[in-house]
Amino acid sequence: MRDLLYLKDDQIKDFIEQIFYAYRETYSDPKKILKKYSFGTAHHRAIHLIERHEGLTVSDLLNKLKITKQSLNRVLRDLINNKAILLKKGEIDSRHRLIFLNEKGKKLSEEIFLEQKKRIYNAFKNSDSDSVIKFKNVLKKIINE
Amino acid sequence: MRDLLYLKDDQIKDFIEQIFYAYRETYSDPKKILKKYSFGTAHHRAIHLIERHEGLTVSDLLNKLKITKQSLNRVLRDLINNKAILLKKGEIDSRHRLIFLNEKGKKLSEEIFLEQKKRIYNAFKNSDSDSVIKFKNVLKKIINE
DNA sequence: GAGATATGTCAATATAACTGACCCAAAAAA
DNA sequence: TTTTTTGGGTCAGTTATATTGACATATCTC
Repeated sequence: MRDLLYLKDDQIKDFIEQIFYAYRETYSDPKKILKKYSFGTAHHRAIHLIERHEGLTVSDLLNKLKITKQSLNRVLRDLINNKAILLKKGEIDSRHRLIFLNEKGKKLSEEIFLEQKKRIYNAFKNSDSDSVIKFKNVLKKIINE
Repeated sequence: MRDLLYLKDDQIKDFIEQIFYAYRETYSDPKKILKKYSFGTAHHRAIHLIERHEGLTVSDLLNKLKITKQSLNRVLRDLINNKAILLKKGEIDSRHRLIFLNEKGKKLSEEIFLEQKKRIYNAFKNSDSDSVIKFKNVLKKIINE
């Protein structure tokens, strides 16, 4: 086990480097679209998570993004002012603010995704299904859940 | 082919999200160590690439990092002032500046790596070798080379 | 010698994050 | 019911990392 090639330091360093490239490229693709709306990658990440978890609370979003509430607030303010999202008071706990995309936000989210999708789709299309499944499993283990 | 689960939009969105988490976590781990040296993630990325490609030129590094030379210059200046790296004139082309880690830089690089390694090592240790190999192949296709 | 290339630098600006100090309203606990 | 905790918002200042644009210098290539 100990002398498996991919457990050697140099190999692990390559992986660390490639994770950086994969992230950078994946999140660079939709930057032109974001600029059209005067948004940046911070807005992109928020939009993405809101789309994936409609109605999540501000603190849900904070926990996923792992930034300060002051940082998040700037982003949410921009998105609200641009009418991309809206907040609703929680019914059970009215301190909560539940976050939703509105029409404009959904359209933006879709535009962003179409741009980002290409890279992943092409990679998967050229891989067999076993590879993709195993890619996912390892990725999960790296994230640790 | 077209209705493979992992080619569905929702699945691809999950992957996009997980690539973000994988990057963020992997590059968060060594932040305490970097702070000790008054460095940030920008310095970390430069150090990493210099260690992997000793003697690379400034423009080699620019091409890998894909930032402007003005941005890189700040980082390199910090690293030089802190005696983590040194530049040597190229012998063939004396316009080139070849970048090397010195003792302090090597020590820092090693410290950073030991911290970052844990996450990847644990993920791989708990995966079979076929999974890791396939993880690498898909990652390569995402990066596109 | 002319032009291209590699590098460095000055200055201003943008983006996204941070810390720290508060505030309010609503829920939960005492 | 009073007190404490929680969820959220905000003001102000700062830091980290990137950008654009202009220009300077040395060296290589033609």
